[in-house]
Amino acid sequence: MPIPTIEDVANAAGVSKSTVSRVLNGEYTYIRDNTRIKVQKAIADLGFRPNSVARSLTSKRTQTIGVLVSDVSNPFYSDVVHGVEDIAIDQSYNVFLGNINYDQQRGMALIRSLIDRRVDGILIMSSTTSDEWLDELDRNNIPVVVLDWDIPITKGTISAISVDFEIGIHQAVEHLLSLGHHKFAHVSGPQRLQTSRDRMNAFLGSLAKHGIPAEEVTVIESNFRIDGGREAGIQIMEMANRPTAVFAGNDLLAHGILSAAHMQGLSVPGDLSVIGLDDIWLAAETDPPLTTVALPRYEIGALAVRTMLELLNRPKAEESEPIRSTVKTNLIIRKSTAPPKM
Amino acid sequence: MPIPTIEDVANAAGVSKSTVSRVLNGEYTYIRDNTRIKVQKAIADLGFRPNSVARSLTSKRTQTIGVLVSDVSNPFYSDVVHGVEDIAIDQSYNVFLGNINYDQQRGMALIRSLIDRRVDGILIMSSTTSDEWLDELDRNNIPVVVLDWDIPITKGTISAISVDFEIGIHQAVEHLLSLGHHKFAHVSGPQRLQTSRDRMNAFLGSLAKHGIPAEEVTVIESNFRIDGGREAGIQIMEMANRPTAVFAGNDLLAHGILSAAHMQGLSVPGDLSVIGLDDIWLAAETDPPLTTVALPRYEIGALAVRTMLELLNRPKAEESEPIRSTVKTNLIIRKSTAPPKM
DNA sequence: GTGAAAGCGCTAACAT
DNA sequence: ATGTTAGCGCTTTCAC
Repeated sequence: MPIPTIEDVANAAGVSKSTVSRVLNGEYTYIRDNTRIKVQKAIADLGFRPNSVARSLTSKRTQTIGVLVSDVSNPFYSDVVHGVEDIAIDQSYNVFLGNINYDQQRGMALIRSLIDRRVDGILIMSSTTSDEWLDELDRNNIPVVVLDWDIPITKGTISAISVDFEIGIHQAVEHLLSLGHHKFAHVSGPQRLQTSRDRMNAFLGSLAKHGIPAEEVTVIESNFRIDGGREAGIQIMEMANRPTAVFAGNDLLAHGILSAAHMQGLSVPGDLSVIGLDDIWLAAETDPPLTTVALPRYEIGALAVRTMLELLNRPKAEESEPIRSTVKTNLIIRKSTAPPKM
Repeated sequence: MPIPTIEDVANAAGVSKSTVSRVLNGEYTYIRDNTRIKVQKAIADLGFRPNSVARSLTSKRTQTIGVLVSDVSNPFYSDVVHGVEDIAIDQSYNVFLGNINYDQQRGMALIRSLIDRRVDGILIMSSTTSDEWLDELDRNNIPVVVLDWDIPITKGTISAISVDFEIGIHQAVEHLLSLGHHKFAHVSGPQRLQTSRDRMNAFLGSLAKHGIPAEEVTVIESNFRIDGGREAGIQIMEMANRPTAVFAGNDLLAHGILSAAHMQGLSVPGDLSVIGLDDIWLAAETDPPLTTVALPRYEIGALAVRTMLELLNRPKAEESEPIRSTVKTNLIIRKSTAPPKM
């Protein structure tokens, strides 16, 4: 037997399609209990489920949002996507996933195909954005939320989620200070990345507020990878008057530093305190488990969807006023930090 | 100005909608070059793009596939999803992503909503499947490809991708043997998981083929995590007549063993050779970098889509004959294996 | 080769 | 409170 349509339900219940449609959509102008029940029974009997495609064609809404990420294989983005999907489903939206794969053209193609599919909105959770993308989206009147990474937002109507690194890094500094440290190092990611500079500046800025000038802090530029952390760690440990605490730009660097310390026969946190940033799963598994500034990846995705839903649900009047919000970072204290040896 | 429709194009080109539709779809019954060009010009002038929703309503195809995974945050699945998305886009399909979150009910809800959206097919890339899901899919005539994990497939018409662990593990055994090892250990994941048993059996089976009976192999059951590997590693290194080579059920366990060796002052691969399984990114970053049996996660996703497309494109005649295929594992030799000390 | 007309399954005025 | 009538933007016979 063919899949039942709204018409079949109407016939079975002895009412019109409109009436069925109304009970389907929980219409305000209320239906007599009696007929509502008839209709519901017919729906149940036939196992009727409305065809979303047809529904979208008339209603102009697809209950669908597109999520563009640089690359789902990157654990950062996969956590973001997880947050997106959870909240979306919860609000009965479905999500189209697109990997930009760090390719501007592919991003454009993806955006076009999502527009053709009439997604209600698009989330661009990527390390880079392109003005062309935003133009295309704007031209088609698609609401968009971007991850405010190192993105120069030139358009006025773009909503964004941004990350407050300062708050968590500030906690890290206070933690270290309260432990009694006063000689610090920072191992940063590539300085050409805005996020590397943000993390470094937050660290140096916070120390400065506590009377420790940037010049007194050893800064080593590295590559955000374990091997880079290992090298930087060795450098630090070979210093004449070496720092007692080091803040790494991410957890991989921190892990590399831990590994370097093992190699050099230094103990963490006994001889050296180490703090990372991200709170990737590995952070809890290292030896010792890493004290780190957690970056709320899942939350970023969740908030992005919530922002989108707000955008989608608000009255025309307030349209075009972008929503901007911020997620906080916070320090997670594990075992890689302790008071310095005297 | 409103978004142009096929009718606008028809008017602009002075032809009928049917004709426009034909050039849009590259119809066989060919159009006069002249009119085709007129139409194409009108399309370009208006910047017309066909509305996929409308198109799907009539054509009964959405050019969309749904991918259900246990959890995208799990690096295994995010790689699979990456493979899925790449191939899908390449074939101009879009993909709906759904996280089952290890929740049978949620899976059912997802499947229902994907059916309502008339996806052309569904990929279930999850550690578990439910007969109810498959029933629902079957009832709605939706083609499905499952990841043949530890899934008891009771239905006859399900296509599946499976993983050949034996081939890669066999290579690992031969590698170890050729290096001169003859005393082995295996650290396995939880034995209640089919995949743990598969990996162990492949290892023991391969050794047996080479004349080394299972009884001579030390097997420790653990938990697929770094800490589990650390504990198991310590156990192994404290053994009186300790093995010279250990095969770990996954890379995390192997990493833990490496870490245990460091702690015990043993050198890898000097004192102990270690082989992992998975080839997660961490495997290349450990110290030493890990020799491991690579599990082709991306390939699994890619193959799943290809299988689906084959299912979707074949003539009705051959319908209901499931396609089953296999991806191979293979050994990647890095620095954690070497000849045993005499 | 091309056009006219019907219809996909639903929603949304507009009546009643 | 419920039914009637138009579409939504395409594809697809069936004519010519």
